Formats: sequence, structure tokens, C-alpha cells
Amino acid sequence: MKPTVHDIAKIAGVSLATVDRVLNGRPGVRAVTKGKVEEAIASLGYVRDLAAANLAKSRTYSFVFILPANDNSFMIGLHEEVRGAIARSSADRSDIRIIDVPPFDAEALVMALESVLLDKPAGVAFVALDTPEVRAVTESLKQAGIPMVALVSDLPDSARDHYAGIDNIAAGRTAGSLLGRFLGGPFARDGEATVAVLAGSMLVRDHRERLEGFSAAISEAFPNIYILPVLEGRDDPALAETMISDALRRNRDIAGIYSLGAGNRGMIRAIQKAGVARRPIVIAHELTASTRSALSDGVIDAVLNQDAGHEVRSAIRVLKAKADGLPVIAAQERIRIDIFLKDNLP
Amino acid sequence: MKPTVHDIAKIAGVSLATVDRVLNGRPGVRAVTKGKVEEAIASLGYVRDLAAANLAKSRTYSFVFILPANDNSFMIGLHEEVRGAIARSSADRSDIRIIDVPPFDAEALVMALESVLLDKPAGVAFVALDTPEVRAVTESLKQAGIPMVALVSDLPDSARDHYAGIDNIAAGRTAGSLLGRFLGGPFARDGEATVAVLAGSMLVRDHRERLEGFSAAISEAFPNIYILPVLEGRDDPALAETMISDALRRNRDIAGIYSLGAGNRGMIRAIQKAGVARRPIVIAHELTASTRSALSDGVIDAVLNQDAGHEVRSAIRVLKAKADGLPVIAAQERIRIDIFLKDNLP
DNA sequence: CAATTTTTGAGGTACGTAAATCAGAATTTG
DNA sequence: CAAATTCTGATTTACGTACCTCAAAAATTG
Repeated sequence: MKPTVHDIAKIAGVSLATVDRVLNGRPGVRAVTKGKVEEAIASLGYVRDLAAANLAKSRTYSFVFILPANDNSFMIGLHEEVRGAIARSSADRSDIRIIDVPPFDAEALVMALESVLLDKPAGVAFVALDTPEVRAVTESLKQAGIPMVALVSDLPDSARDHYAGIDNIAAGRTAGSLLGRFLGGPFARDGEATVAVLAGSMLVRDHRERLEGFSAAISEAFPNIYILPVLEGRDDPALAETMISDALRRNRDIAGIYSLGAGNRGMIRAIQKAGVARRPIVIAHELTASTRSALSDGVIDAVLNQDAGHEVRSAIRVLKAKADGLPVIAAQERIRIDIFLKDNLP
Repeated sequence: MKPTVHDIAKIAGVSLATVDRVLNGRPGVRAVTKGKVEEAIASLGYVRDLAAANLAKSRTYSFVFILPANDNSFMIGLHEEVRGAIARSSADRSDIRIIDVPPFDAEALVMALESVLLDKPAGVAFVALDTPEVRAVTESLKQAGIPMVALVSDLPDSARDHYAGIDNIAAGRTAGSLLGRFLGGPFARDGEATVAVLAGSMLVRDHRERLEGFSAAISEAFPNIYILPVLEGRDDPALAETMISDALRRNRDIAGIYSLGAGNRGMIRAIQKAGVARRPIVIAHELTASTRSALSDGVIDAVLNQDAGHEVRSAIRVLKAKADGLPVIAAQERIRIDIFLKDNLP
């Protein structure tokens, strides 16, 4: 049988109350006695039964998710996953609340985080924006002992406890590597080719990192591939369509496109309308309804994806572990870059 | 507050004992009364507090993992992951036991499953072998109400409740697609190329399915790629080395290799020793120490991987859910085909 | 050494559910 | 309608931990 507090009391030769005082860090125990109790705990290999403890405390973990009220498929999906978790939350003693903030609005994010500071939840997950003000609030939250997880977009060198999202530099590198190799075929006259990059905004960290990785991988392995100046489509399908259409018209030998943000619907339309003889190799991010069908139809060649559901569930697991002071299983919480070809669509 | 059994009793106008009888399917309740209780449960949206219930029952979930005592890196890793789960098991009220069986020995597997039938655990996970006898035992286990999860290798059309492993046909297709496109570059004179396939054994379902997917993808998209007769290396590095060496010597224009089983260490050595002018494009399975370093060194071009840790944890989650009669989150339990290039190594 | 403070023990209640007992009520049977 | 049977209620204990109170013991102080 698993040892209980009663066993500790017996072995240490003290009363249950004393064991309780030691276990829960309550005052009124001499150092000697404390030592005896701790010795007994160690010798028995006692581990507190969390379920019983939570029951006794009638504890519920209250978590807050701060999400940008963006209207692209990915963010909508992220919202849905959090709502799914909320639906399941009663089963696992958690109580999850969503705070919507305007997208790309650091001030609003800071305000949301400050409001969180007041009702002291057991943990916060938020899609980070990389500004000094946001960093500063995380410090206050850290002071208040509230575990924080950065979701989807990281905030390095801050007080956040964990990042639940993909390695965007690696994602960019992978895209570059795939594009370079895929280009080898139809376009490799003498290995030279021109590729376009469509981003949302260079102000967002994820996009910057993806571009960085992409450029690095291309220049290292495919020196003869030329990358056109980045098109910033603001994650807006209409704008993306115009920009890609223009680019394809101006530069008829574009052999590849890397779309590292949202707004892929527009890009796909532009390619379909362009009607170029040899369609470019296209690599995009996020598996949505439109990228999925474009992949099936052969308009897109590969999709790099981050699984919003995994990110949300991982964030919750990590927050819970942090709230309980337990270690996280690192391998389980690594968010992976899914690579989808039309052959392995789920 | 969450409704409790006391609330149900109050609303339904019955005693706690009756509620308990209804909730736990004990006899001695008239249909009318049962109806009243169920109505109250529905109207309150009551959900049983599993933690409290398990505490009251002082329940522990006992699970059995039946694993082949194979000595390739993947199986060793799988063992380790299960042992890791055992180390963590005290925290989550589970008690996991490993039964080792000789590899590829259906009779031994059947005997192990029969032995499991006796001590009636809360669930069983096993690496399936595809024979009628194994199928038959799963029926007995089903009869006994023991949830079963097929691990790594599936047993379709059997009584197993779940499969915790990758879609091997999709994996094969993906390998074919990648190899075809990667070949485009250096070898695409006129799109013609010869590729070799190294398998463990065509008797194993996973390997058959991978080959099937691979061949299909190649013939559909790359009709000019010729696949040499399959080499069966029995997952043995030494044998694999000889076979690949021989193949490369006999057929100097091998442009690609798909290694869909184990024994990659040998294959890698063979390629390095061959010293062909233009080294073939290589796609292998399972990220191990040797495939990882070969990927870094550029000897292998892509590795398809199944994460043993995820498979084990998923199997446990599913078994627990089945034991509790709870639904599983399908998206969470889909085991993904990881595609690693040297750019996204974890 | 007496007075004070600190430490410890003993005991209880609570969390939400399971499971048991036993008496009493309702129903069915003969 | 009495007897047998089936249902139901009331109450209790237990699971492992948290948290509370009160009294007793031990240590410290003046």
C-alpha cells in the first residue's frame, strides 16, 4: 500500500497534527521534530495524494486564457480549442476563463494581464506580444506567484514559465529546405530560381523568426535561389491576393512561394487565377479548410502546421503542474511542427 | 457550486442510498424511482467527481503492457517510455506492469494475453501480431470486459478498442512523395530513376503497409521511378549492410533508398562505404541515435518518426478513459507521423 | 523556580463518493 | 388480508488529506 500521513506519524513517533504542520509548512514545529518527520517522509517515499488533497481543499484550478480576437482560421480554431477545454473542465477540477483582446494591441494585452493580477487565478496563458511593457507585467505576475504560459507566440527573456508553441526558426528552416529541394525538379535549369515570401507582418515575432529560418536555410543550402523582398499581407486574404497577383505578373519566373502567415485563401486564389504555365511550388503555414483543399488539389505542396488543440491542452497541463509545484514531462510538452503533404493529411 | 449526490437526493426527493443505487447500477430500485433520480441528475447536470469516487473506492488502475523483447532502438525506447510511465504511475493511481514476449512470436503473445485474462487488469496494451489466434484471444478479453489498445502495430477487425500508432500507409505514401520530389533535383535527367526499398520483414503488417503506401504514391505521381525488388533485412544491421552494399554495387544508378524498418545503422554504414559519386536520396524510419546523426551529416535526407512516448502516454490515457467509460478526445490521441529534416531536429 | 511562551497531541469536521447495515415502508403474492 | 417480498430511508464508516480547536507538555525566559 501507498504510505499515508498516518504512516508518517507512526514512523516519526509524532502526531498527525505535527505531520500536517510539516507537510503544509505551518508554524509551530521545532527543527528537531521537523527533521524526524522529514526523515520518515523520505524513508517511506511518501507522496501526497493530490486527488485527496484537492478534495479536502475543495480546490478548483482557475485558469485564464488571454486570446487575440483575430478572425483568421487559426485564431478561431484556437478559441474553439479553449472552449472545448472549458467544456471538459468540470471533469478535471479546473475553471477556465477567456479574455478577448484586440489583436496586435500590446496596451490591451497589458491591461488584460493587469486585470488578471487582481483575481489571482492559478495560472495564465496568453498569446504574447513582444514589447517591454508586456515583459514588465509578467514580472508583476511572477511576483504574485501566478504561473504563466506563452501560447503560440513566445516572449523570451521574460518571467513566463513556459512556451506552448512551435520553434518558428526551425519551421522557417524546414520550409526553406523543402522548397529548395522541391524546386530542384521542374525548375532546376542550373539551380537558379526566384521565390516570393508572403508574411503577415514583420512586427510579429513568429513571422520574423520564420523568415529568418527560411532565409538562413536557403542561403546555406541553395545559394542560387533568390528571395524577393517580403510581401506583408497583414494576414488579410484580400490584400494577400492582390500582392501575390501583382508579384506573379511582374515577375513571371517566380518558381516558389513561402507563405508564412495567414490570409492563405487570397494567395491560393491569386495562384489559381494567374494561370501560369508552370505553377510555383508553394509552402504555407497552418492547416485550415482552404490550405487543406489547396493541398489536395496540388495548388499547395506542403503545409507546416501547429496543432492548436495540442497547444491548449499542453498549456493547461503545464499550468496545472506549475500550480502544484510538479515537474512537467518535457517531451510531452514539446509542440511539434507538423508537416503535411497531400499524402498524410489527417 | 458543482452539484453533488446530496443535491440529487434532495431534488429527486429520495435518499442518498437510492441515488447511490441508481448511480452505481445496484439493484433494488423501482423503475419509477429510478426515473425520478435520473431526471434530477439530468436537470442538475450532475457529473460524478471521479477523484472522490476513486478515493472512496481506493481504486488503482492496473494496466498491463505486453512488449516484444526486441533489441532495436525503437523497441528499447518503447520499453523505456513504459518504464517512465511506471515511475510516474503512483501519482495517477495507476499500476503498470510489463510482460516481455519473444518478438514475432504469435504463440507467446497469445499466452501472455491469456495470462492477463486471469488477473483481470483495468486494461491491456500490446504490440499486435496479425494472426487469427491473436484475434481470437482479443475476443475473450473483450468478453471479460478488459479494454485493449493495440500499440505501434495494429490489429484491425479485432476486438481491440483503440490503436495507438501511426497510419503506416500514409507514412509510406509520404515517404514516396518526398523521395520522388527530392529525386527531382540531382537525378532528374528525364525523370527516370531507380530506387531500392529496405524492409525488416514482409510478414509484419506495419512494413507491408508502408511498402504499399510507398509504391502507390510513387506509381501515381512518379511513373518513371522504378522500384527494385524489396530487400528484407530482418531489422538486423549486419544483414542490412550486406544487402545495401550488394545492391549499390550491382546497380550503380540507385538514386534513392527507402528504409521502412529497423537496422538503419547497417544501411548507413553501407552507404558511407560505397563512396558513390552521387549519393542516393535516403528516407528512413524512426529517429534514433544513428539516424539522427546520419540526418545531420547529410547521409539521410528525411526521417519519418513515431514518438514512442506519445504512443505510450496515449495508450494509458485511452485505457483509463475506457476503464471509466469516458469518451476519448480523438484529436489528442491521433499519433502523428513526424517528419524530420536536418532543419527541424528536436 | 515560577511565569510565560512555544511546541505537541488528541480529537474532530470536512471534501464527494462508495458501500454497507438495518429498519420501515410499499408492493406483490397466495 | 396476512405473509412474503421488494423497495426505500436513515445512518454509518471509509478513502487520504486539510484545517481547526483545545488542552497538555515541553522549553524558554525572567
